[in-house]
Amino acid sequence: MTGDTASDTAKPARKRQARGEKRMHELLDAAAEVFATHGYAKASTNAIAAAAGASPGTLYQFFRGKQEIAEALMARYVARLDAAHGAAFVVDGAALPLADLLDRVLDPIIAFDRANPGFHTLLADPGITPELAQAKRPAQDLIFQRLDGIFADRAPHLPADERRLTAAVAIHMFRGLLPMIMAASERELPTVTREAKQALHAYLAVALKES
Amino acid sequence: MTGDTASDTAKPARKRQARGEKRMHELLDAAAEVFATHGYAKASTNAIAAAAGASPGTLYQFFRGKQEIAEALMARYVARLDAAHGAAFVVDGAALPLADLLDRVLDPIIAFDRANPGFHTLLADPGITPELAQAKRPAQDLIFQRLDGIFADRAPHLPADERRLTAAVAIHMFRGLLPMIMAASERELPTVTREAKQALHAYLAVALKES
DNA sequence: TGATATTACGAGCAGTTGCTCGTATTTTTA
DNA sequence: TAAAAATACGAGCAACTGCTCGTAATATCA
Repeated sequence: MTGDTASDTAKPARKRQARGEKRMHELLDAAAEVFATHGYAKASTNAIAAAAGASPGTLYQFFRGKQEIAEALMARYVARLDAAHGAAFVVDGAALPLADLLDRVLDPIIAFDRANPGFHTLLADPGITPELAQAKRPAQDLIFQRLDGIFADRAPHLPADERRLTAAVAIHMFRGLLPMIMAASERELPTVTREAKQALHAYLAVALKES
Repeated sequence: MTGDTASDTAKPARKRQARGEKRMHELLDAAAEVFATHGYAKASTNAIAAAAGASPGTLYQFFRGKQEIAEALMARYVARLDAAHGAAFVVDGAALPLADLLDRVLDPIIAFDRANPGFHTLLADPGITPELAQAKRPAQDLIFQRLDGIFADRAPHLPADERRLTAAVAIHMFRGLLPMIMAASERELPTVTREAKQALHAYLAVALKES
């Protein structure tokens, strides 16, 4: 039905030259720009190719279709986020004061999101296919798992399902505040950031406390 | 340039028969469905007409274009929201305990959003034109102004700009939590609702308190 | 009853979309 | 070197987009 029944979604794995890898990178850069500007649905593959200085035919030698471009782009974002925050999340979750914990967890994420506006745009875009929504999963799970782990350290008395609810609510709160953070100018950013942290601090203080 | 230079965006105001009003209503119902299913960008006017059991030509006798359909739909949502919540917002904002205030304000909004899933979808859709984004303004301002007014009653000591920041943060928090609320089953809803209110309660308790 | 305005239809237009394919160039392999 | 593979191009296709327009049915008004 979908083409490859034997090897699932695996590609024939043709040999890539250095030139090809570079082209893929350029195409993803262009895709990030076009997706961020027009949204997924209105972004045309021809426009992406043109923005990368390539022809449509070239684009389709590296990607099977529009959806695969977005998936590859999302995968690249996830890899970068993981690299940038792997260290930031490794904190002594139990001992640190809550305010310091929030600083350590949030500051790198805010910096990443502001440096990669396409990431947030693509994550929040509802005009995407279910398959692409699946590709967002790792990005979401990455944050969720680490937050849940930190909460497990800080509040070992909390039942697992309550803990997961707290993590989910905290993440959704932050996602809701992200548009404010993204839209803020460099001058407004400290104020908005402080208020966002205050909101999360207030919630987590009561959600994680004993009894 | 855009046609009517004298009467701005006003339509020639042709006489509508009862039949016509009914058709417009049916077309907006169909549009709500199609927008909610495919998003604004991928929703085709032909599909909207078909979903309403009408021809494309009929659709364009009542609306000048796709954008105007979305604007009219949004206006209808705003009117309904206003009707449903006008009373709910008129509370003695200063005297009521914060938890009760949240109940009175949030419960009707949650009920409305769950009853009209297309509203939330259209509001959150980034694939819309700037003109349509303008049409969302009344819906957002409606909530913001009322919340800001309530806060002014409750915390008269708070400077206006701090109060507006608090209102904006509260709204964004709630918007972030809305996807959880929308996705929750009838069984999960009370738990999710309680947690959302707890989060807002925790934040507002510190943001609105004196000094 | 006409006369006029409103509602209704749907084939089809100009433009765009995602994508293909024949062909040409460049790089690696032998 | 010559053959094979990878990269590159861009005209153009089938499908779809928002939308038009000639025409016909239905309702209101005289």
